Amino acid sequence: MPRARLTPLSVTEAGAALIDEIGFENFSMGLLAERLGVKTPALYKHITSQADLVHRIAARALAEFADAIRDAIQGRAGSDALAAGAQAMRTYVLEHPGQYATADAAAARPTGPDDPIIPAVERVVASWAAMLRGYHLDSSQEIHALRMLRSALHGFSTQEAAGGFQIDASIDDSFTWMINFLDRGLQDITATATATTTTTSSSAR
Amino acid sequence: MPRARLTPLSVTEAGAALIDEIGFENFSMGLLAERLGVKTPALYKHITSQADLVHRIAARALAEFADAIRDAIQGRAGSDALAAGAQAMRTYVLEHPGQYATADAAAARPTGPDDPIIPAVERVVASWAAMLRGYHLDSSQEIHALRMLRSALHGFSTQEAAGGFQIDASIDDSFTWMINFLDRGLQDITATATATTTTTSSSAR
DNA sequence: GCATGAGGTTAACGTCATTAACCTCTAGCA
DNA sequence: TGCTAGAGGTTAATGACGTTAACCTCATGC
Repeated sequence: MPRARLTPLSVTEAGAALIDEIGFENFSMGLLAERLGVKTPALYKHITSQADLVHRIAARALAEFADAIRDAIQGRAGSDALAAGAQAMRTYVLEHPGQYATADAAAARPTGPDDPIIPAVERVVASWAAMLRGYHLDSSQEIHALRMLRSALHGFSTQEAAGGFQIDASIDDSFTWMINFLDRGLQDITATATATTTTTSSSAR
Repeated sequence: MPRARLTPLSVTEAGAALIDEIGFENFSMGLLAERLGVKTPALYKHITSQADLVHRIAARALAEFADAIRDAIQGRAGSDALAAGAQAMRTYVLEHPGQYATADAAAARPTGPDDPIIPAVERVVASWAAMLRGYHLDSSQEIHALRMLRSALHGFSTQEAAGGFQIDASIDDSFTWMINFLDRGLQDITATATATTTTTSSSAR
């Protein structure tokens, strides 16, 4: 009987795939072991606990997610960047619902200051922030715009993945509608701000 | 030793309170039984399973949530209604994070056509729809606006409750900023739509 | 070749949810 | 008033988990 040659990485990857297939709440060590053709305790030679495994899956997912957003925004600006980044996020969540849920749950509570989850989250935020820079918002508004964006995109993707939208209207249409809405609103802020600035005086800072 | 005089309702209510305190993922039959001064199996005289209990908690939560939104919007219109409804939702989620999570998880999958969760969800949607009516949107846009609103509010509340926002900027400010943003955008849609209609001709539908 | 340890296995334990078997108040009726 | 049935508890037992301990066995480096 040949050895399975498992490694922490291969276990994590198999876990990530499985969690996407069966969902975060149905995931179990037994199922993963079975999937890998091994008995449950064998997994503990490569990871220290289920919590550890889930955390690794989350870190991996978050890194991939950050890459996807970065790549989508790369080379685009303004409305284009927003649309591409948003679509990339939605696609990721739809294709990896289990991993996204895992990442979402883990992102809120890093295990320590050297948790790889932290830089991954920062990369995601940095991408959104870079994208927003194309709208030339007042720096005091940036954080609010960022939070709104995350809220809207997270909320939409999450509800769509959970089947929370009824099917009587196109979800694709709703998504692009929302993105257009956000885009127009962001442009308006800039427009009115510059208008005001131009009209009154010019104190950028 | 006096009897505990439990009922399905009292068990559900105690469960709802407990799930808010310790969180959805930490909830267990044993803890609830202990809280009620009873052994675990006693609970099964009043509910059929943990899934049943969770479902009851979700239904109860969703009904309360629907009431809160309705009451907040009641008697207000336009921006006021939006702000009040949104604030009511955020408050509910912050005060009942466990129940909201439970409701959210259950809302996607009703157990049958007579599931009390269904009318409760409909009531929530109806409230938001009523609120949106104040913006006189084109009927084809209503569903998109509704989904956007749910996404943004759900995403924001959920992330705030999970501690997903850093503390370096006021979350309150971000929330009202977001609401203002949404309000302005919705007003603009109406404005441009009527402007177009007035300018060109008057062909509604 | 051979020993040693990485990487499996089986066995056993504690915690859950759940069910079965049993007990005991208490309400309702003769 | 006293009896009885069943509502509403209890303890004990079962099976699915996660996890750990004890053990076994390749396969690799000397």
